[in-house]
Amino acid sequence: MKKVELTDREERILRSIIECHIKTAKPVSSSAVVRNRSVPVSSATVRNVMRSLEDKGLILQPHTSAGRVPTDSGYRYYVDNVMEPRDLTDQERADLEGGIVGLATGDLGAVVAGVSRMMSDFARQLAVTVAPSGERELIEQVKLVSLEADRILAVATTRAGLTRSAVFELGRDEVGGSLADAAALVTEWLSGTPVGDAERTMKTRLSAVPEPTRRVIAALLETSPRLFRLRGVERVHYEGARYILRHPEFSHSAAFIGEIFDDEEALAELVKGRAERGGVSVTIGEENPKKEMKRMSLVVGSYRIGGTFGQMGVIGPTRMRYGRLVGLVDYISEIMDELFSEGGRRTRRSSDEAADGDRG
Amino acid sequence: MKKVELTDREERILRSIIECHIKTAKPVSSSAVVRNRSVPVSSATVRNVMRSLEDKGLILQPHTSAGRVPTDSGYRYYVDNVMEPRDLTDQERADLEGGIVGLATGDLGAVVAGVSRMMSDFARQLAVTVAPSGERELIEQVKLVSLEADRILAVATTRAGLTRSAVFELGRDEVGGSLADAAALVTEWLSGTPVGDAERTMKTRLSAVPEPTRRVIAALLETSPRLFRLRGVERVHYEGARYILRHPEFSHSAAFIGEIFDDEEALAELVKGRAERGGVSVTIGEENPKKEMKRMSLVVGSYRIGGTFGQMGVIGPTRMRYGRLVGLVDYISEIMDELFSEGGRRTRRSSDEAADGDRG
DNA sequence: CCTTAGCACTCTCTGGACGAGAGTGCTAAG
DNA sequence: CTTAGCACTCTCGTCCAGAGAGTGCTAAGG
Repeated sequence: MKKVELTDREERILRSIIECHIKTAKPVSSSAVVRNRSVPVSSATVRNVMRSLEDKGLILQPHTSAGRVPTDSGYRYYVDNVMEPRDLTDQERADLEGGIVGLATGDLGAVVAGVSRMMSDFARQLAVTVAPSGERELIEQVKLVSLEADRILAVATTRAGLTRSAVFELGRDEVGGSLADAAALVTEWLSGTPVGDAERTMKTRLSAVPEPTRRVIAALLETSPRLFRLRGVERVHYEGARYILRHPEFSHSAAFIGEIFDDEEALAELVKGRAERGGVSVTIGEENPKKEMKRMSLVVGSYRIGGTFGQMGVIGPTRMRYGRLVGLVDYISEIMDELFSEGGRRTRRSSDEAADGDRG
Repeated sequence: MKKVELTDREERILRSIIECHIKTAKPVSSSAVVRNRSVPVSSATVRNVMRSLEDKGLILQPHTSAGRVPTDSGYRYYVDNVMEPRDLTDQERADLEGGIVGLATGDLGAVVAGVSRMMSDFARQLAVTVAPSGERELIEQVKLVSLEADRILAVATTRAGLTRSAVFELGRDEVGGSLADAAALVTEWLSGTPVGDAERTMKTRLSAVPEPTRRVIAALLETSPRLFRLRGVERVHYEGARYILRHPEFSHSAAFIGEIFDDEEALAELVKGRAERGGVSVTIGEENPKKEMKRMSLVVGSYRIGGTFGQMGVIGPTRMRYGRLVGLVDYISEIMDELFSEGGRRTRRSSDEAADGDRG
């Protein structure tokens, strides 16, 4: 890819075209650029510059006598060199942080679903979230709580501060007083073990345990798929499909959008691939490997829970507000990282104090 | 509404038109009906019958020289008098039941989300679920579990067998040994109380409690919104927006579908209104009070958790497979009702045995 | 009286022609 | 290098004609 150099005036005009096109969704004429007062020249001069921008592949005309529309390369130049990631307002930041903090003690599925929802409502775009596999999260402890009748609630907490829980049934006469023993033993086995290894570890150690504790652990082991495995379906989460239907570029032929949703695994891979380097990554139109995505852009960031990374981002038409979305995704991934890092608990508690404002 | 009477032949032809139109999405010609072999007459005779059906308002021609398309009244007659709710296959029943049973111990939000997902995948339509308010569910007991560091997990179980949980923080020195006391006390207060009254009850009783138990309950009370309140956003759940985009009738102008999603409250009211009588209710096209829904049909059923009803159903174009969808919604609401009724636990446990087959 | 073959009729759909409008590219002057 | 002026090109909407689909009607047959 050849590095494109633009003069200051070219850049201003490119910017004006892109920002006007993002607002109106229509080709931008030379006179519209002049009307924007972004450059103090006539429309004829703007036309000359436009021709030069077109030669460089940054804009194009849908047809001979139309205004100009940004190309994918044009958006790329804009994202790399022109736009400034737009900061969120204090109010927006507070809303986001409050919402995410409220989710942070639940299980991974709830976190992912909640973040998707908030992100899509803020961005007014389709949001997609990929949960980290969770298999490499380290278990902190396991508790067993006797509920009413014969039901037992198993709760596992992880080093990142998340909880997973599952209910199973076991006759009261079978349990006796061995619930606490069983929980202590399992915690001893699993503390510091990755979630993904939990089942295997329990299985190998089980034989050495005397009854009646053994019976309890055996029942727990049967439930453990629900406790320790994250089903594929829970790993990818969409929210805000309605926003995509709003865009005039898709209101006519919306059928192909359905295709994007269909192959969840493929899209998850796509999102993961783009975000692995850390930071916020923007993928524009034709840069997407997936055919259905050639007319869409993707803004993704990553976050880390336990040992593994999750990704989240927004999907919309190439004509999207990159500045704002990059700012949004960046801020959300920052919150998530702080919240689920090893020292995350401190951050989490201090969020209540943050409501008082920064007087320190 | 005047009761429409049809001869046997008229009914067969109506049926043929509707079922053919559901398959092809195109107007059905007289010769297409003859080709279906549903009646042993010529196309001219079919045309005469069609005219009579058209006079009765059951079908219409989009334009003079086109075939016939069912009207909303036509679908209504078909649903009321012609179609038979199609039974699911044994495999489908087993899949559905297994899936729902797996959800039945989580919190209400997870149940609602999971059922939406399964329903939309089975129906290949947009599914919408309204959770019961949950305020009138009766609390069974409250447990407090000390997790690592200063975190405490509060778990409430309800008579219907659902669990709700929330994590809060409290300094270890502040808790002392009073966690069990606090839980026992709160359980005593709340057992048999509706979830909606829990906060108030706790608040009035708190003053009489001595330290240090009081401090624990005060902290629990602060968390109780997360434990006992279901946020509005969690009450309505959509899943499967992608299916709606597939339908040829919407692939052109998809924007208005976004409108349906926007006003969640209004749609929740609509769904609730239709399902209150119990059983499966079908609402077709113009029968819908909401403007955006005039071209859509709605198949809803209700289920009961604790004292209140929830609703769930599918939304699609009027051209939908009513027979199959009514069968599906009916079966799902049946499972839900069994699972969350007072005697539900037995059903739940017996689901493991059901895997062995019915030998009794 | 019901059914059916035959035929004229009506309406949509597609493609081409045409004028209006928008916006450009070019040229020549400042 | 910038700009005013003008010719040029392309889209979009409308209009029109021909083809095709499917009906409604009529008259003959059972």
